[in-house]
Amino acid sequence: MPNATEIPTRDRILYASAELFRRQGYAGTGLKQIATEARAPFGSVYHFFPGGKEQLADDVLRTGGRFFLALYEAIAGAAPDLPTAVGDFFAGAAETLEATDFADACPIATVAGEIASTHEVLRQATADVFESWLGAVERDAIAAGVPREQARSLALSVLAVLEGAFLLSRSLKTTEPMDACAKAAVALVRSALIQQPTTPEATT
Amino acid sequence: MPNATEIPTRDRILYASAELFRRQGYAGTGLKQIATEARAPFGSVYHFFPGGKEQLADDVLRTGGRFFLALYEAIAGAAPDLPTAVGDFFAGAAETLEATDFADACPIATVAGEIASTHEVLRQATADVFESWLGAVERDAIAAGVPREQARSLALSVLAVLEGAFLLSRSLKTTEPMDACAKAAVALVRSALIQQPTTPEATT
DNA sequence: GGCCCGCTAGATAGAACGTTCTACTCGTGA
DNA sequence: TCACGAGTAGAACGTTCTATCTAGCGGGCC
Repeated sequence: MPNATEIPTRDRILYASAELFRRQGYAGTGLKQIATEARAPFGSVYHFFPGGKEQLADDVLRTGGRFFLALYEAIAGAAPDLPTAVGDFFAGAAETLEATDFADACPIATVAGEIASTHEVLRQATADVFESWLGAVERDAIAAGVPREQARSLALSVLAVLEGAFLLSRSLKTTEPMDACAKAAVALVRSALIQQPTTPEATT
Repeated sequence: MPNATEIPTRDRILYASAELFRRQGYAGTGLKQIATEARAPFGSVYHFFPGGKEQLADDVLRTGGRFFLALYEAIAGAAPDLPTAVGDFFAGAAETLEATDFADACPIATVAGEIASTHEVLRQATADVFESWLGAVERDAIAAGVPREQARSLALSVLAVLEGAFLLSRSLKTTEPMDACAKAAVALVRSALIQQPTTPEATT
């Protein structure tokens, strides 16, 4: 435990929770396991998150959502156009999957599927995060010349392809779905741009 | 409990498990809840599934997989071509989502995401089921005139879009993602057919 | 110095978990 | 008539769960 003193306890708990929740789900992860993984005393979990597991999960989902959004915006900002941005993002996802033995995928998907029908508070958190991502892609699509109505639809489709690719890749333990879906997502973006080319370049 | 005597206990357990697993996930569903929901004595669960929760889940996943495959094949068999079949399937999914208050989606997705990194036996079960679905779509795509290499890729993309649409629709509690993804999936199929039109009709 | 408070640390409670076990009912075949 | 096995029924076991509680550490402020 060398760096245990450098990173604040609250952040260690948050980080360990994020990793465990996204790999094992909400119900499959215990607070004791989180405390152990975070090298934090059990009592500290309730000290920093008085609302218990629910508040912790809510924070984890929203924090992970912001992080993933920032990741997308960084990649999109560095890419010359939207199709390239989407392709790069999928490629990065495939790399991460392979590097973590198909454990680290979407930061909220596993929990989202699990609690959608049973836990309204957390469902709302996942919905907010998804909407924030959709908004970013939609904005970039509009900036790239896609009409408003199509932009929303395009964002939904691209995000769905990504989420589906995460699930299939993790289940099949291959990046084959992610690779195939990368091409499909880029194709969807391209066809939306071809249909209404107004400002061919510009991203973010 | 009127029909409790008509349907065999084993089937009632299987059916109740399928419903609960897909809505609440594997870890989030208890065997006691399953027994209660199935109107079966608790001991019967272990009588019919001596392997316990794992064997029960394995059976549920594979049975649900066969059921969903049959559903696809029924829809595909009734449709005049592959794009129509895919569109009809997505439309049916949207209807089911709305009718069940966004609870009933993919029979295995929730569990698949949850156990992919933690439960090798069940991960293999979900992988087998996904492969069976991919095989069916791939076969239909080839029959419709899509080249072999593209057919596999198309099947992966279409399934990913479907799974992603399920997740987003359940989280956002709208069929908007499913509706948008239906169009995207049909577009993907169409573009694969246009690129190599050999036998424009024929499905299944 | 003495006090206070953020934080650490973990014991503890009570419920729920998966699993195992025994006892019982009832229809069938010898 | 009796034995037997399939299935019913649920108690009990040890573990783990979330959550609460008390106690103590240690640095900053009066």
